[in-house]
Amino acid sequence: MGQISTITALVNQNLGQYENDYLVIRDEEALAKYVDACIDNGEVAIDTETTGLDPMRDDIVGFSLYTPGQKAVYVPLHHKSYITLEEANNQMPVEGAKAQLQRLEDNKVKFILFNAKFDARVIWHQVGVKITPYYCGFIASRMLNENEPEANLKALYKKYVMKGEGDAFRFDSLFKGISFALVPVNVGYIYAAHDAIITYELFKFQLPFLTPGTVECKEQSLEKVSKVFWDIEMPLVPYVAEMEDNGVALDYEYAYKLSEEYHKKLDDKEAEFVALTCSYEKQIQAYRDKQGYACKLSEPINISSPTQIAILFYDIIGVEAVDKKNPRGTAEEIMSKIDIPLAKCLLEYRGIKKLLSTYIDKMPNIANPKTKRVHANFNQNGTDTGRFSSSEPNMQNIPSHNKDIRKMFMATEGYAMISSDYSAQEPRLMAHLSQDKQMIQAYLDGKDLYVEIAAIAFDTTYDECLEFRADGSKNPEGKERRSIAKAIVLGVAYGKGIPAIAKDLNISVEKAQKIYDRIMKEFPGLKKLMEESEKSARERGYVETFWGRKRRLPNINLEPYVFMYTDAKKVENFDPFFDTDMTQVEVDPQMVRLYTSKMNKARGQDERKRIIWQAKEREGILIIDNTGKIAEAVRQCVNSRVQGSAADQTKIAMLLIGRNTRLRELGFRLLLPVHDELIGECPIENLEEASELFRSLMIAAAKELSIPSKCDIEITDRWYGEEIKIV
DNA sequence: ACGCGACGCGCC
DNA sequence: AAAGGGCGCGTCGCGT
Repeated sequence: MGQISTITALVNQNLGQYENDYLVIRDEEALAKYVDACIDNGEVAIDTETTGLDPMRDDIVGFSLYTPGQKAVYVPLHHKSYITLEEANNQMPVEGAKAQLQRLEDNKVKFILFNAKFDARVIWHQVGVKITPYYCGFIASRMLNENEPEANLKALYKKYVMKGEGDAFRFDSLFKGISFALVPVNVGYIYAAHDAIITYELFKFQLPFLTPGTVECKEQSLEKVSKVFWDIEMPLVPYVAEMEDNGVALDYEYAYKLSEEYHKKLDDKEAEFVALTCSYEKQIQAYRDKQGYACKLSEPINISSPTQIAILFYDIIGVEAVDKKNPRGTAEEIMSKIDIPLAKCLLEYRGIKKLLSTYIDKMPNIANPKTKRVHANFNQNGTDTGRFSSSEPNMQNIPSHNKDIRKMFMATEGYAMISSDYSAQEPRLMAHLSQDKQMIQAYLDGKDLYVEIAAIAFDTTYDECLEFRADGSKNPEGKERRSIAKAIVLGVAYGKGIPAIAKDLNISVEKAQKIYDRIMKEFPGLKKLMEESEKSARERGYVETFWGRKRRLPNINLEPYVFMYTDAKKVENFDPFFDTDMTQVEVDPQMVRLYTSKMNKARGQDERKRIIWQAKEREGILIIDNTGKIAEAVRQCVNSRVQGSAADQTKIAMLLIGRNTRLRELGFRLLLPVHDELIGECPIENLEEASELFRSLMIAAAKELSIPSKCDIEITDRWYGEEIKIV
């Protein structure tokens, strides 16, 4: 508690100059007057202060408002005395705040926020008003530059509004670890109210870039980006908030049963591991004796430590290195090639442990005890391509291979779960983006694209590339042809190299290369897509999705090698009084040529490293090798367009679903977005109509494409559960 | 004690 | 010779 008085002193000392710039509003009458001004202006920036980051479980402490022409105000709701921990006196009654925030909403005042979904949910749960965010500075920032290193309010404000001059007073570090509720109002209000101002000023800075017709928007070609922002991202916010509020019902009993079962499995596996190590007991003891004090092997051996496993396997047992690049690796790919019982046992142990800690034991812990549901975060702009990310918990990586785990999540009593996934969403989009006639035609004819490609690549018939013959008998060759074609097409989409594709398929590089060449020749659109995407990235610095979302790939234009002097002695005519920064001295062009050529000829990482080391030792030249980064950017060119377009499509579907009043009447609600799949639930009596409407809206999301979308629907009692038939 | 990167691995 | 794109999270082991 002593910290509070320290903070008070510090804030007064540093922020005292601002004390008259901000007001505290403690009664409804004063708030109503402020709201009048907001209504006149038609816009207001708003920021909440809370005791934590969970809008359902943490409390609102207060909120700030700012509208141009007025001072920013702070409205305290739930501050506590840091001495008695009792609710402090003289704060705004929640009912008053509710009435006035509702007035803002009813008068269609534009709410300007940063992290809009969070504040909107806090205000909904803790004050009881559903505000409609007009603008979210965070989303805007992600749309304007997904590579922004620090996409948080204070950093963006400092960088773009203050242009790096001065300091946007940062007191987050000051308040860190202390609940804002315990900070006295007369200390906290300056900090809080200031946030509303910077939220507004950042909005003012960003707005022109997202407003078609302005110089800023035009110069940076942001017309389409602004469309994605205003027509997809911003309207989606309330529906994502709603989805998080919905959460998914957790079957606690089932989860506990599963936990018990898997803990037993884990114990058994550990016992097995210990038993298996016993046969190496003598060697282990010898190793311990030899290493003595410095022995890194714990007692007993830590099965979870890669370091110790490496010692056990490579030093003690003497397993031969499987992977040249990583001779002491303990990854799955490596261990599965080591043919001893201990390796198999370790992998099984890891598998069980991962399931337990990440999923089985995690879910009952993270679920909201009041709702008995898991309310994950869905970050609408969590990825650089436009996809959602999910956290606390991540609902997008729940094992699907192991059906036990997903079954923890069930439909609400009286409801059924409906999942709808786009079939071959990314390949369809790739076909559209490429505008390849044959690919498009295959889809229009209702054919399987991979089979079609396989037939052409292997110069055979469509039927000969199917898993089953017309008479129902198996055709393993056909199945293999299809999987090879599929792996290569997907490889293209991900920028995967031919050798890696060959490795996956367990075929020779030559064979993979031949098929690849054939596919590129027969489907010229695919080749054109790759070339055009790369060209666009090089010329403009970015690629775009079908709907116009940008992915900036600045690294594609890096110099492959950058040369710098590191050692003054090696620089001819180096004048320490003149050339204060040696790294700025241009490296002898002859050296540049020599080493560029050496690097280009190098085979393998080791040789490149050796050349870099050589240049440093012999010539005092530092070589920065950017070829890896350039190659990465090249791979991202096609992938970003395909993955990003798919993300846009799924988001548009979510919008159509959220806006559909009939679906709402039927009691349907969205629960999860899993990239190419949406999962919702609906009262059992409305299943038939709701599921059909759900599917049709997902398909309608991409009606502008050359290829119709296709969705597969599943109706179950729980995630991956028993199918429910519509009666 | 905590923060951070690397690794490993779950999903699409 | 040959690095597949996009995530979040648990763990270890190093650094502060």
